[in-house]
Amino acid sequence: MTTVVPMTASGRRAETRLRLFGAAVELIAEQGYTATTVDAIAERAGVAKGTVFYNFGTKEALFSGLLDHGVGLLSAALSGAAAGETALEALDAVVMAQLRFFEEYGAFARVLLAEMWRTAWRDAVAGLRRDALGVYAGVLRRAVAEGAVRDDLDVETAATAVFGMVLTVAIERKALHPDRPIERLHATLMDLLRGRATG
Amino acid sequence: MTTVVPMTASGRRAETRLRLFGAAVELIAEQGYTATTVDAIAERAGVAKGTVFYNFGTKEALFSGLLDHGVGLLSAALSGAAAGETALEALDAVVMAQLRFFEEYGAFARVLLAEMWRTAWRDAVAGLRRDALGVYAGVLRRAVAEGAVRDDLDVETAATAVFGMVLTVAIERKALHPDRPIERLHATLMDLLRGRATG
DNA sequence: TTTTTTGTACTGACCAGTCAGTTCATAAAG
DNA sequence: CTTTATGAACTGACTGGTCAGTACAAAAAA
Repeated sequence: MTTVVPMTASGRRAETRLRLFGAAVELIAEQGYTATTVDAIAERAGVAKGTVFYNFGTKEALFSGLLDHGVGLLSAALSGAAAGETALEALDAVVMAQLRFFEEYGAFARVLLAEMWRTAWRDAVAGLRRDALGVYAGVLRRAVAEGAVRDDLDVETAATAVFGMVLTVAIERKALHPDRPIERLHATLMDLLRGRATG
Repeated sequence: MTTVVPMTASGRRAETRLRLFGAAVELIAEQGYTATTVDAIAERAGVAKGTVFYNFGTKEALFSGLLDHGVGLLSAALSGAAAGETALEALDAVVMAQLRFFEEYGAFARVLLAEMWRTAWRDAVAGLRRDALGVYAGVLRRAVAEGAVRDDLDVETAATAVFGMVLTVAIERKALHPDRPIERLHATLMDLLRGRATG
C-alpha cells in the first residue's frame, strides 16, 4: 500500500490526518478528485466521516493539505539530492531522486498530473513550480557557471523539460516496462540529457 | 477560442458532435471530467441537453469519442511530420509538430494529462501510446539504424521521455513564459536532445 | 476536564439519464 | 406550385439517486 507520507508523526490527531492523506491520495489517483467521496476516504482510512470534517473542515481543505504535504516532500527530496561535486553529477542525483520519489509515491504523481490545472489549489501548484522546478533550474544555472553548458541555454524551459520528462517516464514505467529497474531508466534519461545518445 | 477540431464536417449531426467535442474539451480542461456537467457542455455548445444523449448515449461515450478524435488528430500530425532526410531531422520535425499541435489544442493537452490514468478510457489511451509514442520510437529506431545513435539505446523509454518532455513544455508555456515563441522552446528542446547543451 | 473520535441520521443541492413532444429538411402526392 | 407525410434531429421538464456537509449524543483518549 502506497501512502504519500512517512508515518512518523506523533500525536493522535497528526496520525489521523496522515491516514486521511494516504487514503485520499490512493482514491483520487484511481478516480479523480470529484469522483472520490468523503465517505470513501473515511472508510479507507478506517475513520468516521465526522472525523474528516473535524480535522479539515471541508473536502477541499483536505485535498489542499494533501497537495502541500506531497509537494513539500518532493521538494525536500529533490533539493536534498542537489549537492554534488559538479553540476552534472548533481543533475544525475536529482533525476534519480525524482525517479525514486515517484516510484514510492506513484499515486501522488498521478494526482498531481490530474489535478494541477484546477484553480482551486493554485497556491500548492505554484509552490511545486517554485521549489521543484527551482531545484532543476539551480543545477542548470550552476552548470552554466561551471562552463559545462552553453551560456545561452534557456534554463527555465530546460528545467521544465527535464522535470516533465522524468515525471512522464516515472509514471509510464508500470504501464510500459514494469520490470525494468529504475536504474535503467535513469541511465537512458541521462544519456539523452548528456548528449550521449549520439555516438 | 480553442477547439479540438477543425470544423470541417458537413451534415447537421456531424456538426453537432464536433461542437459538443469543442465545448467538452474546454470545460474538462478547466474543471476535470467529473466536475463538468452535461448541462454545462450542452449550454456551451448551444444545444439542448437531450441532444447530447441523442448523439452519444452517455457522458462517458461523449468523452471517449472526444479522446479518440483528439488522439487521431495528434497521431496524424506527428506521423505526417516524421519524414525527413535524416532521422535527426525527422526528430526535429516531430518535436515541432507536437509543440504546434498542443499550441493549437492546449485544452486537449490538459485533458489528456489529467484523464489519461482512468481505466474507463483505457482503449483511447492505448491508441495514444501505440500511435504517438510509436512515431517517436520509429524515428529513434531509424536513428539507431543510421548509426546516429548508440545501438543500445532503450528506444521505448526514450520515446516516452521525449514525448513527455515536449508535452510538459507545451502545456507549461502559458504559465511560465507566455510570450516566448515556440521556435525558442523547440531550439532549447533540440539542444537538450542532441547534446548541444554541453559546450 | 478537555480534546478527539465515533456512529448514525438528516438535509438540500446537484446531476446523469429519460421521455413525450417539437422542429425541420426532404420528398412524394395531388 | 402546394399540400401532406416521414423520419432524423432536437428539446427541456422531470425523476431517482448521490453526495458534501451538519447535528449531536455518547465514548475514548490525553
